[in-house]
Amino acid sequence: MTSSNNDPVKPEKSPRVFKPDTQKKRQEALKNKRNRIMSAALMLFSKHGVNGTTVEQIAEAGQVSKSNLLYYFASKEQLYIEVIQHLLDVWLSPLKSFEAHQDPIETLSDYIKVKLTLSRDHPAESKLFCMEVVQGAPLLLNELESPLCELVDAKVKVINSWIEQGKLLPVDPYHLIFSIWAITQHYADFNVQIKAVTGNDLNQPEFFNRTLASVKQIILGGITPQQQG
Amino acid sequence: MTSSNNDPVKPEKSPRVFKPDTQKKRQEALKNKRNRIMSAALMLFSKHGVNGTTVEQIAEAGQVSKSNLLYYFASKEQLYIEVIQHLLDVWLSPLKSFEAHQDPIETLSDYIKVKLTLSRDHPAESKLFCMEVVQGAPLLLNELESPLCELVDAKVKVINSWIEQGKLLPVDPYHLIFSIWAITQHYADFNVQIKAVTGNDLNQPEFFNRTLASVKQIILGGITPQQQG
DNA sequence: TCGAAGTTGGACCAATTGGTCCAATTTGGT
DNA sequence: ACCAAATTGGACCAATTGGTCCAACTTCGA
Repeated sequence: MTSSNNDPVKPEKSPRVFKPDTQKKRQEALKNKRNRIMSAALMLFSKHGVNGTTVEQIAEAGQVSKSNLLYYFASKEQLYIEVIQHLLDVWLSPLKSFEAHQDPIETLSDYIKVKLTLSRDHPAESKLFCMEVVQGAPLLLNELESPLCELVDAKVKVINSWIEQGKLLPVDPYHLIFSIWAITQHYADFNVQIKAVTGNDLNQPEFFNRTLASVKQIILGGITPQQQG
Repeated sequence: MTSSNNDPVKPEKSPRVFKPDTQKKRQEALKNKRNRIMSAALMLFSKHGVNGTTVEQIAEAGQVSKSNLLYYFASKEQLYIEVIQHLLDVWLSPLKSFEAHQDPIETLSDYIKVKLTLSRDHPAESKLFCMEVVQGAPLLLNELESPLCELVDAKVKVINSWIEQGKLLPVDPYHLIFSIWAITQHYADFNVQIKAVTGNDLNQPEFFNRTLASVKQIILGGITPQQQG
């Protein structure tokens, strides 16, 4: 109920009484430090895997001492769990922005752009997510499964309604979603390979735009109803 | 030049003189054992990462003693390298079968099928390849880069020639290839997620066929010239 | 200035693990 | 039967590493 014995002093609820705003500032600073550590951990985990990363490396990258890191996080595993949970927030957000009621091509087009932008701006998140799922996602899956299924099922219904209305050529909605995920995430996860082959990178604006256009064309070209002769 | 000192007794070239066919049989058995070990290593590496796998686990899965494993492979790293190198053979083969001169849609269609079949039958290879590339592929990249670039460039030219001949709608060949890779490999690498969402698996023939059809439709639909009214 | 929270470095511990070494045993071709 | 290769189990070692403990130091609000 209260704090279990293996919890270190939880920084966020200090028993001391402070003036409210001061306390707020203090918590803010602590939270920033936590974020810094988690950010460092994310980067290292995504690059070398969990087992390939030591707490000392994380501490160094986060610019804190190993002691201090273990003062914030009870254990490496706990840190990893928090990183993963934070990951989920980032990960599920774009799917939520997938709104119905609009023009399907425009909606899907926006979704592709959002996902590709995420691949560009949050490659570490994408990679860690990828590695987790590839390895069977023992941690992620429990947390991910039910919200993901609900979200996907909702979107599938939307896509099916578009098809029924003739706004979209018949296509399996699940595979359509998987294809969008696969391609957009590929540009983050396999960026090393893509760079090896093309010499380019999503951070180069021209390449980003060309990629976005190509992906849209490939994905949407096959499901866009012919809009005239 | 010859064998360096940290090589254990190389089983394949025994200095003893045997009758040729007997020697052959012997070598065969040894090779089988090597393959068994490498196969076990592949599976474990793809599931838990290199750092998450111990040599004892590999030995157990390969049904040999740890001592014996280290009699065949000088070190865990050496074993890993051999697994990766063997991986490359499997990995580059389908791209080589990508033949020109034929009908583009048929060719691409075949290629998609080959890749998806590979994802079904060799998921461990796909996953390990994925993890390697995601993590930066320090090992793979050197070996992969030049043959991959050559192969891709050759195929890009073929695709461009199809486009010039009007057999294919204009599309960036690189992104087309990436898209095919991304989607087909996704069904192996993210099979856990796909199973969580759909309840299905490429090993179920109906699902495999439905997936293949959907992927073909999505990928090829956008680049197939309109073949009449 | 006081004191608690925050922070650090370092000693230290225990578990894991890659790898060596070796003596003993089994296998299989001759 | 003979012998070398193959195989095993186990003792053993050294390095790594997650984590504890602690004494000292700093920060900062009251």
